[in-house]
Amino acid sequence: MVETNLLSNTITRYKFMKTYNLVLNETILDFWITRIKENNIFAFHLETDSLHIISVNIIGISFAIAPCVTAYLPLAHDYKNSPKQLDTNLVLTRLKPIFEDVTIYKICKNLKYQISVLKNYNIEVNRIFDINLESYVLNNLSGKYDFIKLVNFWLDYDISYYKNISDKIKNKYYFNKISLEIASSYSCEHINIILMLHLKIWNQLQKKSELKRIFEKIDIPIAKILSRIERNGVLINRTYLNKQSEKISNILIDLELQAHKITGCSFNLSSPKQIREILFNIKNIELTRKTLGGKISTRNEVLSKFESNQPLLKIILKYRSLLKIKSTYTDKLPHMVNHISGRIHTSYQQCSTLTGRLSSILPNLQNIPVDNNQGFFIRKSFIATKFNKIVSADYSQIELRIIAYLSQDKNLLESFNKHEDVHSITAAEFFGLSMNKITSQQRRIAKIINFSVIYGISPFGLSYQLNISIRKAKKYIDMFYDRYPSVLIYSKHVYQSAIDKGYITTLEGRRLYLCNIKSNKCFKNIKRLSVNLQVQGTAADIIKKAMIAIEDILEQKYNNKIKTIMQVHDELVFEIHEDYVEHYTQKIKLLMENSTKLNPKLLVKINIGTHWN
DNA sequence: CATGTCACG
DNA sequence: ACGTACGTGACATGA
Repeated sequence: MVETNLLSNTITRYKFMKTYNLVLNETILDFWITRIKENNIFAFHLETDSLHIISVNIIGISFAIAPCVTAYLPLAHDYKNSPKQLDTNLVLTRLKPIFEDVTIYKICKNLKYQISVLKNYNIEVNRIFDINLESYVLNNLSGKYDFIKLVNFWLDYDISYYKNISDKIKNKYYFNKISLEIASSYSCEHINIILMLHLKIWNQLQKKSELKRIFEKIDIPIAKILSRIERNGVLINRTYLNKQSEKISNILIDLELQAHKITGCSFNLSSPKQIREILFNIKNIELTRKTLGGKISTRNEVLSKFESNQPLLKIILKYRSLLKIKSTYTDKLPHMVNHISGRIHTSYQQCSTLTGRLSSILPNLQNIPVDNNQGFFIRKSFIATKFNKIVSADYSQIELRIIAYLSQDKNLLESFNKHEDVHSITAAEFFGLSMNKITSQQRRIAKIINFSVIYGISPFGLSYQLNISIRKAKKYIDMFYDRYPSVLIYSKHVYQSAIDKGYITTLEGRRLYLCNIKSNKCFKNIKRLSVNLQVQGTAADIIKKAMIAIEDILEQKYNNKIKTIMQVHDELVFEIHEDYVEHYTQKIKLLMENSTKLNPKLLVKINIGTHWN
C-alpha cells in the first residue's frame, strides 16, 4: 500500500540509473542516507563473517532503494591492497536512527538474523519486513528457504549472474577476503533481487488481508521474539555431560564385546545392514517389516517384539540408544556452548514446516530426551544461573483440546470440563464403565486411540500400535466415532474443505497448502493428514500468540528477572530469578491460557526446578 | 549424498 | 490390492 506507492514513485525517478555503487567515503554515505530518508523504504543485507549470532562482525552492508538502484558499503574487507573503508562505528552511528525510525520501511531476508547482528551493535530495528516470511505466509513454500528457489518461483529473472558469483565465492574465502569489485557486484545484485522479491510478494500478500494480518501480527513479532530467545541462550552443565559421555563410552565397549561374544564374530552394531545379516544368518530371526527403501527394517519397534527371548537384540537396542544419546547429546552439547556467553544458542527456523510450527537447529533443542528414555539425565544438565530457577510451562493436551474445540463434540467437551485426565475419561466413556473401574490397560488403549485421532486414524495403524487384529482395531475406531460422533463429522468436513480449496486453514487463518505435502500420493493420505495438519497448525498459532502476549510484559520492566530460553512446540521454558518465580509463573500461566480463548479452556501446567528435568 | 534410525512434540 | 500415524533434525553408515 503506502510502501508500494512510495516505491513506484522512486522507480520512475531512478528508471534509467542502473548503478552498483560502492560507498567508500562520507560524502557518498551522506548521499545514500539522504536518498533512503527521502524514499522511506529500502532493502538491506548484512554481510558478516559468521553465522553465530553472539560473535559476529559485519563485513559490509548492501542497500537497495529501488530496482537497480543499489549500493554496497564495505566496512571490513581486508586483503592485500584493499582500499581504505569507512569506520564501522561511524557508519553505524549514522545508520542507527534510520534502522530505528518507525516511519522508514526496511526489507530484508532472514530478519531474525539481521536483527540479531544489529543488536550486537546496539541497534534496534523497527518497521522491518522479511521476504522469506512473506513468502511463507502467502503460499507456505515450506522446506528450505533457498534463495535461488525463491527467485525461480517468484520472479521471471535471469539469476545466472548472481549464481555465478555466489558459486565462486561460496566456501572459498571469508567474505572479508573478497575483493570489493566482486563483493559489490555480488551484494548489489543480491539486494536488488531481495527488493524485487519483496515488491512481487508483497503485492500479492496485501490482497489477502487474512494472511497479511498473520504476517504482521504474528510472524514478524515472533521473529523478533525468537531473536531474543536465541540470544538469551541456555546454560548447561558441561562437566556433568562430559562425565556421562565417559560413562557411556565404557558401557558401549562392554555391550559391543558381549554382542560379538554371542555371535562369535565381529560386526558393527550401528550398521543396520550388518545387523540384518547377523540376525538372518546366525540367529535365524525372520523380520518382516520393511523400511521406506523396501529393505528389512531393524527398528526398535520391530526388534523389541523379539526382545524377551533374545539377549542379542536387547544388547543391540541398548547399544543403539546409548550411542544416540552420546553422539547427539552428551558429546555434542558441550561443544555448542558459545565461548563468549557461556551458553548454547540454538537457531529457530520459522519457515521450515508445513504446519506453522517452529523447528530448532544447531543444536536442535526441541528433541532433548525426556524422562522415560535412556537419556533421561540430559535434561538435568540444562540449568539456571545462580539465584535463578528453570520454569517450564506446557499446554496440557492441547491437540486433543483443539479437536474438541473444532468439532464441538459434546462428549469430548464434557470430558475436558469434567476431569484433568482425559485419557481416563475417554476410557470410561469408551468402555462404558465408571471412572473408578478403569484399569491401567484400558487407559492405555484410550490414550493410544486419542492419539490416533490426532494423527489420522487407520485400522492398520491402530492395530499395530495396540498389537491387536485389524478387525478389532476397526471395531475400536467405530466405537470411538460412536461415542464422539461430531469428531467424525468434523474430520469429514476438514477433508472435504481441503479437497475443495487445496489448502487447510488454522484457527488464525494460516493456510497450509496441500501441494506442498511430500506424501501427496493419493487422496487417502490427505484424508488422514487434514485433521492432523489443522490441529498441529492451530496449536502452533496458539503458542505463538502466547509468546507475543508474554513478550509484551517481559519487555516492560522485568527484563533481568525473567528470560524466555526455549520453545518446544507446546512448552515454553524460562529462567526466572528465584525471588520472582511465584509472581511471573502466575502471569505466564494466565497469559498462555487466555491469549486464545477456546471451549474447552486451555490448561497450562507449570514445573519449577533447578534444572529442566 | 541417500538411507536408516531415533530423539522430541 | 495397496501400504500403513502427523510433524521435525541429527547422526552413523555405506555407496
